[in-house]
Amino acid sequence: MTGAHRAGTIRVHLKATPSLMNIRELLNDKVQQAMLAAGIPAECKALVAPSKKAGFGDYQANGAMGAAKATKSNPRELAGKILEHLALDGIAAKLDIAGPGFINIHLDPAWLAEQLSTAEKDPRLAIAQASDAEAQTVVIDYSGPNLAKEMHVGHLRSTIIGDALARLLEFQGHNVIRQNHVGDWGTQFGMLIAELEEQLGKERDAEMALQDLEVFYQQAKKHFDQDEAFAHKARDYVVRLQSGDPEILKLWEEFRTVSLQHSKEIYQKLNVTLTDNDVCGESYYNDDLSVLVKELQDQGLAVEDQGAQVVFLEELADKDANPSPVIIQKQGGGYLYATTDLAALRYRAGQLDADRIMYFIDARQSLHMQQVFITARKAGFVHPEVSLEHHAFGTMMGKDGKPFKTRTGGTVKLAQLLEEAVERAAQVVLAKSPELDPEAAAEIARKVGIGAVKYADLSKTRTNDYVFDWDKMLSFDGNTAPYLQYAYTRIQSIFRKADVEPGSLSGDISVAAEQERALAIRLLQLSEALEQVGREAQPHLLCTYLYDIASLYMAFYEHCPILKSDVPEALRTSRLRLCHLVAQTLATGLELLGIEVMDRM
RNA sequence: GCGCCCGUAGCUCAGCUGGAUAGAGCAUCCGCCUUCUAAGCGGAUGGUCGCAGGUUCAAGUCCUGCCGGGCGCGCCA
Repeated sequence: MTGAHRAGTIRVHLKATPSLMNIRELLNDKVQQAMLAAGIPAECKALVAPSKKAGFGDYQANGAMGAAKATKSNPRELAGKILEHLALDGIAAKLDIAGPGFINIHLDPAWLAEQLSTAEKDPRLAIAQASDAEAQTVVIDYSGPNLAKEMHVGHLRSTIIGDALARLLEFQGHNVIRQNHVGDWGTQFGMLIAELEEQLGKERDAEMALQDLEVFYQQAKKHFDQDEAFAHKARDYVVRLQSGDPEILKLWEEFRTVSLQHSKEIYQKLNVTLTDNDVCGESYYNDDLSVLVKELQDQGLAVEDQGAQVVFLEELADKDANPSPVIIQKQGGGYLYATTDLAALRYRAGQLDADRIMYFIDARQSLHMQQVFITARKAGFVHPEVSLEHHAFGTMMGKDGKPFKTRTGGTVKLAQLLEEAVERAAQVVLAKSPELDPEAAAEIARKVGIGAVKYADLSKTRTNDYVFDWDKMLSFDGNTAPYLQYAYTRIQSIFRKADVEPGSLSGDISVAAEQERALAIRLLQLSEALEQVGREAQPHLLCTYLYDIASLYMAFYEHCPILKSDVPEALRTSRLRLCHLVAQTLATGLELLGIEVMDRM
């Protein structure tokens, strides 16, 4: 596939119609034009950014200082010249020069109101959708549990962060292909299949035998370690599995099906969009591995070293120029995960025709990912313009600062963790709202509990380790899911009380009060936030954005009465429309994070 | 030894292509419910941004060197 749309489109870049264009981009273009008109060289950037302080306008252009340096002129005078050419009629109410040469842009309330009105009427909140030419095919590799064992907390981050990006890029109009690269192959399956066979002989079906994968795995391991005959059979089964023995394949298939069902249940509980169709595990590439190794050998990339097939990468050499080795075939012929990952990468770039391939995998695998990326590029498995991205994340820690474990030091099962989340949420919900009927309370607890776990993870910088803390994520104070969900329910409550259908209002929106203005500007920055998250794969930026919206809404709620008797009709309508836009923004943003909202809590 | 990541308020964390007086939440203290859900809002206290140099009109942000912590580095995934 060599379509014209692909050339040079490594980064996500969304253009929109002028009315939907994000404010920053709009202002940046205008200032850039003014700079050109003022005779400033094109390489000097406008550098428009949201102002950090209330007193400095809504947006600020910082380009004058750099331009003054480049043209050897006085920055404040140059800023003045830029202003002379700056055409922001109807957009900005006031422009001024501050400090060494900052241009502060104060947006026109009427213009803001118009933008809000457009967004409020639009189910997509005026967020542009990529055109056919702009849309990328994005392959996202996430979750990837080992089917030999039960899903545990180690899979949580990959699963929910990857899913958030999948949802978001899809919303932006890209063609997202989810890839759940499950561990469904390898030597351990010989042992597991042998164990399964024995247990099936005892009048149990596979589902029953595999009810608890963890227990089953331990049984198999124990059996393997203590029974020489069994161990021998297990090794034999590995060989027969590899060579496609139908009997063994059937057992393997049974095991795989039951284990996948376990994962599926977790995904449903977690509200993660992965389905059976997205599963494309290690076994899928099995037949391609020998082919791949042969190709690398033919290209001279793979060479024999101590009986193994190794690719040496001078790109990752140490100081003494010793290249970094990547083993793609063991002595004895076995393949490794580097081999499988290379095959998967080639498939994604070639067969799936990806423009962009994103991996959400633990930071500890950074070197491995680099090796795979470099090898694949050298071998020509991926076009140079395809973006290969490893979006690493840190480890989940307990409150003690050590990796998150059970009290006894064991691995925390995801199923148990989620159960506990819902239980804890239920306690809080019942304490706060005892009037709710049990069924409604249970549903709220589910959304709050699961949302809290996901949000706690998503709201932290991806690359850092993060501390898992029940009390913090469920505390309902600060940057948490419940706080955002509560803001949403407050709005629903207002519409119930007003007996008005949200979205049905047609009067004008006005932006007058200080709290309205602050809220308005932030609301109009949704597209800026989404674009950055899509580009950098940093969902915490969307969380910060939503938290800002919720906080600003709470302040608005406290200071700007809506349904009080002394509020004029027009103002009431305006504020209700603002409420509706906030609700839509929160619901949409949370939806992209895979978190649900509710009408009351 | 080499490589990657991290070090910001007592704690948990933000800080976007370098920009103006480094921000939230928790905790502590002080206010606000007969009035749209107080799971809330307003205010106060609290930081030589690990240390030392350097680049720049401008450094938490970029470069170098240290100190401290985590992780990874040929036949597991």
